[in-house]
Parts: sequence; structure tokens; C-alpha cells
Amino acid sequence: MPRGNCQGQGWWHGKFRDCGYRLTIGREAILDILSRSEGHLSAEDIYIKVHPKYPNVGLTTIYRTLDVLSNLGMVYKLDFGDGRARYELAEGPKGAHHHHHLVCTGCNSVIDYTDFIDEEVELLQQTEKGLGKKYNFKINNHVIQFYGLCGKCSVNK
Amino acid sequence: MPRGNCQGQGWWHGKFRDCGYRLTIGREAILDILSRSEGHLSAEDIYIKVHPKYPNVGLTTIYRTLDVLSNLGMVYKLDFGDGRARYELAEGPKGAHHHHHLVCTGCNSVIDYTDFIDEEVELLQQTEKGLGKKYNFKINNHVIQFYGLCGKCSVNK
DNA sequence: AGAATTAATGAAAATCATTTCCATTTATAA
DNA sequence: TTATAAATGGAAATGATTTTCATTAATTCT
Ligand SMILES: [Mn+2]
Ligand SMILES: [Mn+2]
Ligand SMILES: [Zn+2]
Ligand SMILES: [Zn+2]
Repeated sequence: MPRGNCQGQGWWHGKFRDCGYRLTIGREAILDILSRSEGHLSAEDIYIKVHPKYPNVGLTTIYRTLDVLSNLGMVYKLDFGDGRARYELAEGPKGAHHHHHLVCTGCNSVIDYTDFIDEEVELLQQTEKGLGKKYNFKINNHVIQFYGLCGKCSVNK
Repeated sequence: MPRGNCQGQGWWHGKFRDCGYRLTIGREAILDILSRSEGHLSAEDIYIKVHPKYPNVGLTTIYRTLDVLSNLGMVYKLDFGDGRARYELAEGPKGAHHHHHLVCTGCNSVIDYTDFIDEEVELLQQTEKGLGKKYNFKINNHVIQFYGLCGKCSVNK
């Protein structure tokens, strides 16, 4: 009977180790929070969620880890114009869960949407290919955000 | 013979006044710099360009004016991930000159592109309409940016 | 397992873009 | 011209992020 159990270890161990990074409590905690939280967390949001369980993980480590994860492409660093960076897991273990954003300039709320029109995906691929060739650019990511007013804010306006 | 001449006054006077804002030297200088500069200027970039001619326009005014212009929709405030906001004129007097961005994550250079815009614009309008209805969202702007490595950075990598 | 090696960490200090304060100036309308 | 409120600049404050550096801990090697 194997003594280690792996079910709780998270799918990222492999990728993480492969890149030469050490596995630490702090990093696991951060990844754990990111994977079980919906939404767009700031560094401090994450710190506050991590702290009760791991009081000795500092905010500095949160920033450093998010930077590593972002460089590895495991996390997206986003800017919604509220003066602090926001982070979300790039994708789950099963593969992509790609989405774009609707940002309310009134209340700063953000809606994820995945209901792309079929043509949207296709156009994006064409565009990436075309632009890549024309400008000799190796594209590996994109950000699409719509700005406007949510229902509440249109009314209260 | 009319004594004022208007040719140098800039097309924005009207819009600006209509919104109840006063016309000041500083504001004109900033708009002037924005309209005659290519590229994506930070507040400080603008300050440096304005300063020789108008040494008594302070950085604070640059920030305040950019905020006003941005709220009026005359200027886009952009984030390319280098820690400072960048600004560009939304459009010239003749109408739109809409474009999107290719951002190099290696050297932070940015390419404006207008290729594929036609198809994109059409799709975008569909998408805006669809999303607007579904999420009860009044969309009035969007940001599309592709991230990757420019030619130089792919090589030097 | 124990020691050696080196990455990772936390706490405090530093950085730096942006914002706030407030006394003074200035654009605009009466 | 005068009255009025908006706009300004310079200094100080703010606040997110980064840097520093002495200490700790993960991994590798006996
Ligand atoms: Mn999202
Ligand atoms: Mn541009
Ligand atoms: Zn809203
Ligand atoms: Zn580059």
C-alpha cells in the first residue's frame, strides 16, 4: 500500500518542478487559493485568503510567486484600471477555460464571458497568424476587454 | 476683416467647451503634444515635451488633464504592463483611426496595427451587441492586445 | 539520515507612479 | 470690470510593488 497520497497535491507540481522551481508551502498555498477562488484577485486579496492558514507567508512572497507563475504562463496578470494588478489562473488541469472580460467603468465589476461567437475564435486565429507573419511577431497570448456600464450603473447614472 | 484666426486652434475646442471645461494653456499644450506625437506617451513623457515651451505647466496638471480627456473619450489610457499608464489620442478631427496593439513582452515595444480591422470591427459590433443584450451591459469601448515576442526578441531569446 | 548547497523567504526600507491638499491664479460670464 | 468658481502648481501624502539582506528551508549529495 503506497503511503503517499497524491489526490490533494494539485496538478501543477509537475510543471512547476520541471521548470526548476522548488515546491514550497507558500507557493502551494497561493496556487491552491487561486484554483479554488472564482474571480480576479489582487496580491493582497490572496494574502488575506492565505494568511489564516499560513500566517507566515508574507506579502512579498505572494508578489514573487505571482510573478513566477505569470512568467510561466500559469497565471494571467490583468489590469482593470483600478490601480492594482489582478490575477487569475490561466487554465485548469483539464485544459483551457479561456474567456474574455466585460469591465464596468462605473463600479469596477468584471464579468467573464466564454460565449464567443464561433467566428470570434476563428478570426482570432487568423489574425494571430496574419499579424505574426506580417510583423515577424511570435504571438502567444491576447487580451480582449470590453468597457462599459453594467445594468446597475446604467440606471444609477 | 475678422481679427481672430482659427486655423491653429485645434478641432477639440468645440467638444471641450461643450462639456463645460475651460480652455487653458496647459490643456491646449497637452492636446497639442498628443496630436502631433506618434506613439504611446506616459504622463511624464508628455510633461517633458510640454515643459520647454510651457515651463509652468506642472505634472499634476498633466495627470488631471489626461484624466479629463480620458473620461471624455478623447484619449485612451492604456496599460502595456510596464508600470505606468500610456495615453494616445482616441481619434483625429477626420474621424476614427482605430487600431489595436501588438505588445512585445521582451522589450516592451508596441506595434499599432490596423490590418484585419475591417473583419474585426464587424465581428466586434456583433459581439458587442450580443454581449450587451445578454449581460445587460452598455458597451462603449474595447481593448484588444496581442502579446508575444518581436523579431529581435525572438532571436536574442 | 546528516551535511552541503543554493533557492526561497519575511520584514523593513526603498521606489516610484499617481493623488491629495491648499493657497493662489485665471477663464469666463454678468 | 468684477464676481465666481474652476483650474493650477508645488509639496506632501498615498499606496502598490520592488529591493535588500540576514535567515530559513528544499533539494542534492554523501
Ligand atoms: Mn476572468
Ligand atoms: Mn496605439
Ligand atoms: Zn457597474
Ligand atoms: Zn521585443
